[in-house]
Amino acid sequence: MTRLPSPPALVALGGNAERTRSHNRRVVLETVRRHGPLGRSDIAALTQLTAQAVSNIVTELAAEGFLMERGRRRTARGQPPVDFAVNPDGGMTAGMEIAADRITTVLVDLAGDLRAQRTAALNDPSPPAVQALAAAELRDARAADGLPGRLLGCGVVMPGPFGVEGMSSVGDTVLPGWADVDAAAVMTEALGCPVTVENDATAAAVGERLYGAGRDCLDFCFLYFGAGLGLGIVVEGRPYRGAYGNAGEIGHMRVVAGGRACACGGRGCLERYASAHALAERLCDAGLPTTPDAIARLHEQRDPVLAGWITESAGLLGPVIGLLENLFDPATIVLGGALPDTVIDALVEAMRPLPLSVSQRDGRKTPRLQRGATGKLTAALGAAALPLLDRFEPAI
Amino acid sequence: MTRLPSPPALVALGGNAERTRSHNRRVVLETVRRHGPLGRSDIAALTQLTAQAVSNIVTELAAEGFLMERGRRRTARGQPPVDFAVNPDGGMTAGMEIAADRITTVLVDLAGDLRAQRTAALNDPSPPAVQALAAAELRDARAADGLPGRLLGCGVVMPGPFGVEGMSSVGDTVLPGWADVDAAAVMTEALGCPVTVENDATAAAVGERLYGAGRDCLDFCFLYFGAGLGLGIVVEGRPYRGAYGNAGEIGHMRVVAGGRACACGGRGCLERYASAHALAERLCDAGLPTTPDAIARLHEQRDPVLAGWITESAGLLGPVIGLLENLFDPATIVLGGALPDTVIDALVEAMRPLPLSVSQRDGRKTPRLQRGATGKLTAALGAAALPLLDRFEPAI
DNA sequence: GGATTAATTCAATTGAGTTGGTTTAAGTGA
DNA sequence: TCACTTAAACCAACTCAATTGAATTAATCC
Repeated sequence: MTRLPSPPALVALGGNAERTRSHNRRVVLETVRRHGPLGRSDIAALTQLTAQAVSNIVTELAAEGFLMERGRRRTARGQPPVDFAVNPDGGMTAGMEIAADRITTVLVDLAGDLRAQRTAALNDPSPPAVQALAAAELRDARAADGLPGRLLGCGVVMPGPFGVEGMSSVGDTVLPGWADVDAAAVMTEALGCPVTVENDATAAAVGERLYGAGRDCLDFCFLYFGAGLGLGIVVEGRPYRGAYGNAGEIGHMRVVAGGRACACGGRGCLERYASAHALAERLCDAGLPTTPDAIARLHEQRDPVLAGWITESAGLLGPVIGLLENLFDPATIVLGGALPDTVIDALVEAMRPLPLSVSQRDGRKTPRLQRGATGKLTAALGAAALPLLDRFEPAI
Repeated sequence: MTRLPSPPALVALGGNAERTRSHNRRVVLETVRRHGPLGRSDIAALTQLTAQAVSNIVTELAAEGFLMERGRRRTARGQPPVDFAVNPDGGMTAGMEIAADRITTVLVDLAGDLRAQRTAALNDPSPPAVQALAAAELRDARAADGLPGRLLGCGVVMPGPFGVEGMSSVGDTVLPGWADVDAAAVMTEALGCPVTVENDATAAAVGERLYGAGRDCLDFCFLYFGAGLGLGIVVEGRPYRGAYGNAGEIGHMRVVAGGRACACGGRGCLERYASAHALAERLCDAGLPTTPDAIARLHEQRDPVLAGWITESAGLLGPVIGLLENLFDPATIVLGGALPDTVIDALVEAMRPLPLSVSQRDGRKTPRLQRGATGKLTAALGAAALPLLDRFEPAI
């Protein structure tokens, strides 16, 4: 993640009036984003700010284009409130998924709606070539008509791990030429706007936190089926990256004694069985196609190879879910990634009954396991959510 | 933990001048606590507050007895700074470990030093009896001469899980009569000061965060050998409890296929092998004594039963350490609890070489695994650290 | 149409940090 | 010894942003 070049202060910094205002702006914006159209005094009640303070901040945010008036609501008595909502056209964020062979770009507005989408083949994954192609893709995506002009930031998802020098770790899948590069700096230079670099699972989790199942959860996990298997962790509403940015490395957990050999040097690693890549391998061996659309069709046709993979993966993943629940006690666990929605649903179904864990409680509102809302653009959309989180989310 | 009766606001609250001051007071206090004696302008540099703001806050904190002047430091040129340090006698916190058969009470001053310690047998673990005994123990402990008068709060460690109704979960070890009780409220009523209730592992982690190996780590784990095996998790400097307060339930991870039966209904659970209780069981079967002191002696004598347990436990725990590192990417993992220091050290040693994980990096400063600093009073001392964290730690 | 109710704004106040200048307590060096 | 330098700390005026209490506005109720 190229974060923490010097470990951050071990103690918080002091505050002042300006920081208070900045914090309160975020609080107001986030409150409106989450609760939909609200009047000024609704906001005041929710944030525990005074009506006057909210009034000032709302005026400011509306003038800057982040909030928009939505007219008066009809109420029983008294002056009806003027509702405000986030102005979708108040700005955009970009999300990019940089894979070994292609770059996927999305533009998302402040309402979280997809406004543009592109994919380009990447022939040369070296940093200069990626810089050039990414810049061109972003420029071309922004050239479409009717898009908000303001670009608030760009999130980039790419194979990690990054940053930590001398990382001789498990599952090093970094792109050629990017091993000792400050990816965020390289991409910021290329794109000309603030860039946040993240791994696919964490980005997906952030996307889910802003727009999906995680909207109402402060603590949850996202199990991401990509080339490998990744775990995105949200703690107190914010992504958890660990002391060195490598948290959530779940793919190399040993689940089969003496199982298949893995690139990490071990055997029986989880992601050698339960990952998009493992499925593709299996389909390939059986002479079947491996594109997402083809997999979706295979699932419709109840293909036995695919069904077998689902059953096997579910059998391996079930205990892992229980383990995650016991360790993190998440409000929910979201499944998603580079697999068709129907296959994710089948996996969720095949994992029942889930093992006993602290998550097994009477009267749960949220399901222990659910599919993510954002579909196959999950990673890119999650990437687009990163700058928004940076900009809107106040510290709790 | 009897927290979150209503899930807290999903968005932060607004700030104002008073909250800013409260935050800055914490920042100053915590900075001095961590860095030892500091002059006002040192504090200003570290906190990024102005010297004037620091001066005002320091004056206030000194008047309240939290900080004390330590005289002028000798410097090269210019007016030498007046150093301030945390005033040990500025207040105390109490820590209580309530077990099925006894209550251990400690009093700790603001410097983290143990000032009083008591243990009393508990014949009746029902809430009223515990209330009466705990109140008497706290009163008697405070009666000693020369103790600071001010009691800032009390942390209580007791067998969980609490709070969540209908919890039909793994390893329910709650005391008889406490199943559907708001433990924090009961103990607050009994002790007449703010009470934080926590499980042993999390309390130990907080103690380590304030005074031990976790002082310089924002993210780390504490593996606690108690009756069972607990995991305390510190994230961004604060204890992580999960969405429902049950995070860190590591003891029932299956590590031996078809292994020993466990109270949770499963087989081969980790804590049936690697826990103080499992060791006691094993020693008992061999006709050996099971008190901590006796275990320490057995270890000195290189007793083969104990040595066998250490080897076996280390074999089971090693992969678990690797798993935790891959999931949490902690700065370090601390081992501690109800075992003699020498045995913890032997366990750490027996786990080498640790498995490959993201924590295996060149140039580590902190060890991947280390013994906790607080010895066999770990749980009670950790409990005493809880109110201090509540009071001193600013949000990052 | 006046009374009631609730949202919002206006104007004055307050709390807290910042700014710029001043004082204080040392060491330096002629 | 005494003016000079340096850095810490303080003083007083200022500014920012939230709060407070009163006034205004826009609806419904009767």
